Amino acid sequence: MQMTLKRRETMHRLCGKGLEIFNEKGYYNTSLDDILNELSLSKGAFYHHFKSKEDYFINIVQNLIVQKVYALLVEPLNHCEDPLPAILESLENALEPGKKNEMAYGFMLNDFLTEFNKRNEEISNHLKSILSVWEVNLVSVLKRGKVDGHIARHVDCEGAATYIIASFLGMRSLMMDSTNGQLKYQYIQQLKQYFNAIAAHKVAA
Amino acid sequence: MQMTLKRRETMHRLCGKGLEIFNEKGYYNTSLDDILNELSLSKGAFYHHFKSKEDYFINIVQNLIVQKVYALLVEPLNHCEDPLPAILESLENALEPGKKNEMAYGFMLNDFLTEFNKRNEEISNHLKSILSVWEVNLVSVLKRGKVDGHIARHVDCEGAATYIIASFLGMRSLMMDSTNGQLKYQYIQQLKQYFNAIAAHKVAA
DNA sequence: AACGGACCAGACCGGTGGGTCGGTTCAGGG
DNA sequence: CCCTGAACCGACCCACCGGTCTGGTCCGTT
Repeated sequence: MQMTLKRRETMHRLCGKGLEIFNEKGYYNTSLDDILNELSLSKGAFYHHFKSKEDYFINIVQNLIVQKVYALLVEPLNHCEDPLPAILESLENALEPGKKNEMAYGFMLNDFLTEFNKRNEEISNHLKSILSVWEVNLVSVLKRGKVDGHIARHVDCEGAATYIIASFLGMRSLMMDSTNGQLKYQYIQQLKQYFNAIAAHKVAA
Repeated sequence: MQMTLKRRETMHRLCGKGLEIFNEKGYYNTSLDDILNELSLSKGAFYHHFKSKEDYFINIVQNLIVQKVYALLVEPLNHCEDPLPAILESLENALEPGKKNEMAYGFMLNDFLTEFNKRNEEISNHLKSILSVWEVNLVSVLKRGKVDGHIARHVDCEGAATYIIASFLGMRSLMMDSTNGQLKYQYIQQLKQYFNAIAAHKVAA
């Protein structure tokens, strides 16, 4: 049963390197040879494991991107008392530029979403479903915060979640090139202002 | 001297239709023939007027996109007393889906920015400079609002401008397919919350 | 040893799309 | 009326890339 091991190992290498390069240069701007050359693999190897470039990328999305988004943006919210600081921290974390060899996984969502929009509906739907998971979770956490008295009762949780996601995605377009730490700082600061507006004001007394 | 007229007219037709289709399908996903067929023009005609596809698009950016962004997002802010409602209105306006044949010009910024990022630096820079103009103007208007007592003194105008732009750009990724008027409404509502947080609280004596 | 199948190498194919080039039309000036 | 040059046509070139196909290698089984 070591066949399966070899297979999984090669597929894993392909997916990892694929995500790395797709994230760098974009999906349509990356040829299979770009990836295969880096791994010293051939077309034959690739098509032995994946039925198409599209199938390949969907594999990457569902195995790697989903996990990273979940780990960075969803999971950290489930074990906290006050949701607002937790959300803030998760966003700040996700916007952190990749350290060393690691990528900034949170970043790539916006890029891929716009790249596949109106170009490949299937992949687009996969990506949107990831966003959807995040959104649902945000809404649920916000509602819990409302019950627990951390968020003002008048707040529209769905709207707030949408707004948070939008601002996060938009930061990607702004932070694309320059590793401008300033931008991230500004973003976090303003987000705090917004959070302050929707937080339950501790009625002193 | 009607030659020049003819030339300008053809170039104008090319640019208009080009922006329309590029906006629909993306730059790299649109072939020159896609555009030329619609206008019943030939490759020869195209390359008589433009030296490359890139040159063509830069022409579009600097002639059409700049104007529209300016008209929608910059100019409306210069003749108002209270900046916050004016900004809100301009954003709401820019997010309005294209009526009939008209496009939603505000939309396309995020798409083009991410499409050209790390793929064509020159075009990318042109687009970023448009963003920059908008940002500078936002900052200036916000600062004026601070002086005029509409915005709280503690507000970081640069940060606020960045934040507004980011949230606006991000909305594009969310509103891509479904003409979901709900999203726009949610966005505007939450933006009001944020604006409320940075507005100067009229100290009820 | 022999067989079979998983794994892989790389030449090849076919469509696509940016860009070229020789030729054609037509308006205007001498 | 011819000639020049701008505007335009469309066949062609070529690089690129996703996908196919033939054949080879390695490993486990019998």
